[in-house]
Amino acid sequence: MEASEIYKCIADPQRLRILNLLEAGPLCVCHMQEILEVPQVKMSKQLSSMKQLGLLKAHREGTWMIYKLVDPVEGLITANLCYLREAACAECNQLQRDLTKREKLILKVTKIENDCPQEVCQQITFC
Amino acid sequence: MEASEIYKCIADPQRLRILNLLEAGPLCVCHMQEILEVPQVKMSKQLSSMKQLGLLKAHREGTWMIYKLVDPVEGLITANLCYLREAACAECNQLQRDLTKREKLILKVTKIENDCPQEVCQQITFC
DNA sequence: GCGGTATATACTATTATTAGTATATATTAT
DNA sequence: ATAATATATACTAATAATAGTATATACCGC
Repeated sequence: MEASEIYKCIADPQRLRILNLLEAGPLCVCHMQEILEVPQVKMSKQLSSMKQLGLLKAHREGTWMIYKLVDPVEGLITANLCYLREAACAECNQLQRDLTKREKLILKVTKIENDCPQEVCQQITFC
Repeated sequence: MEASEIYKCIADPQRLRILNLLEAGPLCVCHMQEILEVPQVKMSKQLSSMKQLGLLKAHREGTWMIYKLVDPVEGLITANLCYLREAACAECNQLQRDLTKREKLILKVTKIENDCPQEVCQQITFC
């Protein structure tokens, strides 16, 4: 995979937020949608383009589709996310807020509603 | 400056090559042009967009315009370049070749032709 | 098989990015 | 003042990326 394709992906704030979430652990589409507050079509299209690019992989669990980062690219992605989570810009702050929102949501769907894919509810840990 | 703007800049292979060169030291437009083998218009337009974005600054020395990286962004840029120079992809290899070409060119214009901006010929060092 | 939920795709309209050609400006040397 | 070199800009054409609406598919429980 070429570097520029990875950067083109990161260069979209929405996609960066998706990578940020997935770097903390796998998630299903509807939960990412809820965290990012974005229409379903947009989410689905972005995920499928990132998958086609080779950044993500997905598998089904019931009606849920669970996405996760592909191992080989995690190095570059992780390095940048670590940098950005510490940095000071509007987008960077958003990344932190998204992680907090993620944890709350997983706790809710796991403990309270008991309605969560196995793989997701086992991974509440922060980075 | 927002992170996505920096990544949008890096996401273009040509612009990444420019950043790679400038991370090793300041250069004038015509020398970058010679190293990257790219038409003058394209080089000039890319440089001016990067300058407007706040990634580069420029000053004049005679007819030469000398570009350099702006300090505050060097952290993120440098971290990524270090990663990419070690990585294995067509673009990454190109970055290494560009640095070699840069050194040869500076040696030539400094020692042989004696036709080089002060600031450029003082900085032959590699990263 | 039917209704509901979750997700994906096709198609179209809109907007942004890039490339190319021509022309302009700035500086220096004559 | 003129020519030469280095660089920038205006304008246009071509291409790519994004967003939106509608529709399709997959799975589950009944």
